Amino acid sequence: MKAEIPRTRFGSRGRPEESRAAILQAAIREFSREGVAGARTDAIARAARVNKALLYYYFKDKEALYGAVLDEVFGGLTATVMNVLSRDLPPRKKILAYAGAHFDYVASHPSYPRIVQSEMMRASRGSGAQLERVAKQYFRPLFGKISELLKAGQVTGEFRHVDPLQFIPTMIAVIVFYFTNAPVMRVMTGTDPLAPERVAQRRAAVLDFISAALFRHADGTEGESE
Amino acid sequence: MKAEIPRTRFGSRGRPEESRAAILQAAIREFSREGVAGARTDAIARAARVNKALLYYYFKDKEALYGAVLDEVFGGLTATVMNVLSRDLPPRKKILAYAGAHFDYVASHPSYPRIVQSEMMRASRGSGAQLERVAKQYFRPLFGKISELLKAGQVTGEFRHVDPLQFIPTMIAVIVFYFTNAPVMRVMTGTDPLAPERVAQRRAAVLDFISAALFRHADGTEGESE
DNA sequence: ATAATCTAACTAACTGGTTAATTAATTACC
DNA sequence: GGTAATTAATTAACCAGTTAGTTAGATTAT
Repeated sequence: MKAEIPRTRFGSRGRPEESRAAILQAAIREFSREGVAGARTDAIARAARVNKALLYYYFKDKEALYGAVLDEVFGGLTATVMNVLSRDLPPRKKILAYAGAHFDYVASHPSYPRIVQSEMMRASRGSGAQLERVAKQYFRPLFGKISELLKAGQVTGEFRHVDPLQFIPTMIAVIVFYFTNAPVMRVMTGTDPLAPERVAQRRAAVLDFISAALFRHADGTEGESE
Repeated sequence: MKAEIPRTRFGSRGRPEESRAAILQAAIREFSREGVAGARTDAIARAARVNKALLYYYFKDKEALYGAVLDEVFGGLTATVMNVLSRDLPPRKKILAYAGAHFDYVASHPSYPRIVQSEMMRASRGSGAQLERVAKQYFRPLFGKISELLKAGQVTGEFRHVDPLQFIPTMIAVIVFYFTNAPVMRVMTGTDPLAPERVAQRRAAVLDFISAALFRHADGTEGESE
C-alpha cells in the first residue's frame, strides 16, 4: 500500500544514534532561538524529522533534554578551551591563545552563546539545579585553570595585579557579548555583524582589549582596585 | 460654575494610575525572571493584585505589555545616562562618569539587566519589530553621544585610538555582564555577588578596566586593531 | 520470539485572551 | 439639589488553542 517512501527520514529502524543526535541538534537550535520556556517540543521533533514521542523515549522530559543540550554546549566549549589552557606556553601567549580559542569556538557555533547566556541568567527555583550542576561541572575547573594562569603571569611580572574573580568574568563578557548582541548590532549598523571580516575585526579588538587591560606596559603604570 | 478642567483623571474605585503602575512593576519582575515566553500573564496579575483582564484593559496584549516594560527599562537607563553624557567634563572624567552612572543604574535595578539582555538576544521574526524600535529609539542616540566622546578624547590625546563600534559594546559588556551572570557567580563563590561591598568592588574593577583599555598611558604605548 | 526503535493518536493541564456584568465617580438635566 | 444617565475601572467566569507528556501498538534487526 504505502511501502516505498524514499523519504530522507531515517524512520523506523534507522541508526538510533542518528536519531538521538538529530534530536539534540534540533533542540540546540530551538532552545537557542526561543529560550527554554519558548522552545516547543513539537518543533524540535519536526526539525529532527522524528515523532515527538521519540524525544521522550530518549530523554526523560523537556528539562532533561535541555540538560543534555547544556552538556553538549558547555562540554564542547570547555574541552576545546581547557586543552589550550593545558599547553605549555608563556602567560601572555597562553591567555591570548585561550581567549582566541574561546572566541573562535563561540564564533563558529552561532547558537551556543545564546544558550550559554540564557542559562546563566536562570536564577529562580527548579532551574537552579541545572545551573548549579553546569557551573560546578564546567565553569569551576575553567575558572581554576585561568586563575592559575593569571597568578603565573603576575609572578613573572607580565601581568598587572588583577583579581581573577573580577577579571575572568570581564574577559568572558568581552568575548561573548558581541555574539549575544549581534541582533542589536545588526539593527544599528544595518550590516551583518557575523560576516567573516566583521568577526575577524572583533576578534582583533577583543585580544587588544584583553592585552591592554591585563598586560603590564613598558613603563610602571599600575592601577588596580582592591 | 465649576466647569473648569477637572483633568485630574476621573474614574471609579481605586487609583487607576496605581493599578497600571503595579501591573508594570509586576511585569518587570515576571519578565525578568521568566523571559518573555516564560512569563505568565496570570502571575503578573496576581503579583499586581489585580484581575488578569485589567492587564488587557490597560495593554493590548502580552507583547504590548512587554513593550511598555522595555520602554520603562530602557527609558530610565538612557535618561540617567544621557544626562551624564551631556555634562561639560573633560573626556577622561566624562567616560568614567558615564560608566559609573550606567553601572549604578544597573546595580540599583537588579531585574533590569536581565530584561535588557534577553531582549538583545531576541533575533527572529515578530519580536524583531520590538527590538528594532528599542535599538533605534534608545541605543542609537546613546551610541552617538559616546562616539563623540571617544572622538573628543582621541583629539586631545587622552584616549587611545579605538573603534567605537568595538569599544562601546565592550564597555557595556563589562558593565552589565556581572549582573546578568550573578546567578552563576553565586553558585561558584558561594557568596552573594550582589552584596553591597561586592558590588562596590566590581564597580572599581569595571572603571579600572575601562581606564586601562582606553586611556593612553604615560609612555607612548599604542596597539589598536583595525 | 524478543527486545530495541519508532509512530499515530490521544489527553490533561495550561495559557493568552474575551465577555458580560459590577462598582463607583462624574455629569446632565430638571 | 436631587437623581438618572454616562463613563471609567474592575472583576468573575469562561473559552479556544496550545503544549508537555502518554499510551498502545507497529516495525525491524538479531
